[in-house]
Amino acid sequence: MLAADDHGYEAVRRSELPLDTVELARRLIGKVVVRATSEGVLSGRVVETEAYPVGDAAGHAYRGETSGNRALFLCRGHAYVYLAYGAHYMLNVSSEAAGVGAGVLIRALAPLQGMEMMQRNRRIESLRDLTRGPGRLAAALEIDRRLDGVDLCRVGPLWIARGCREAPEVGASTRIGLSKATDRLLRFYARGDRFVSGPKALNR
DNA sequence: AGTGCGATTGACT
DNA sequence: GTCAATCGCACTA
Repeated sequence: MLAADDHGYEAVRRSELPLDTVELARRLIGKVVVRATSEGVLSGRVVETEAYPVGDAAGHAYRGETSGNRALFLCRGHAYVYLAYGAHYMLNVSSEAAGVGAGVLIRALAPLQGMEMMQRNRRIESLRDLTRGPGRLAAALEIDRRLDGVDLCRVGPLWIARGCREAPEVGASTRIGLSKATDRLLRFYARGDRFVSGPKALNR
């Protein structure tokens, strides 16, 4: 079996993650999400994120800490995983200092490793549809509530590696799928990347 | 205890 | 383009 760190990446250091939620969302573009399972390693390069900063009415931490959103209040670099629409898991990275509730939603990846396993997990062939969208990438990488609270700065079942390539040009837009706080430019994406989700108009 | 509503997706007109 | 599926949680009573 391939070890999680065999491809030469190392886990991001917490100290290199910006404290600020919006800065973190921008900086995560180009990093690599790695999922190590007993069956093999699945990974993808982050091409799209959304920031849910402190005081954001659309953020899950807006009404304070609960049993469900506890992970959002961990120090930056921990996983917050929740179920949306009763069907799809969403992977977030906690941001800010310990005790402060905020995070970054990972909206899309460009698949790197374990594509065949992802195709089985998603029951589709199309490479482009494998991890384009937050629910899709969670299904492809077998991410669910069991990974809630995991430290993404340590090599383990789910972690984030420093990208090896140069950081791409990053575009900004409004966020997708919200009914409140829709105005701010809190969505970030790798410009021109075919694995970015959302309508063309938001991806210029 | 009951109600309403999503940080979405896939199937279908 | 439209629309239903489906579950946890916040909110009301």
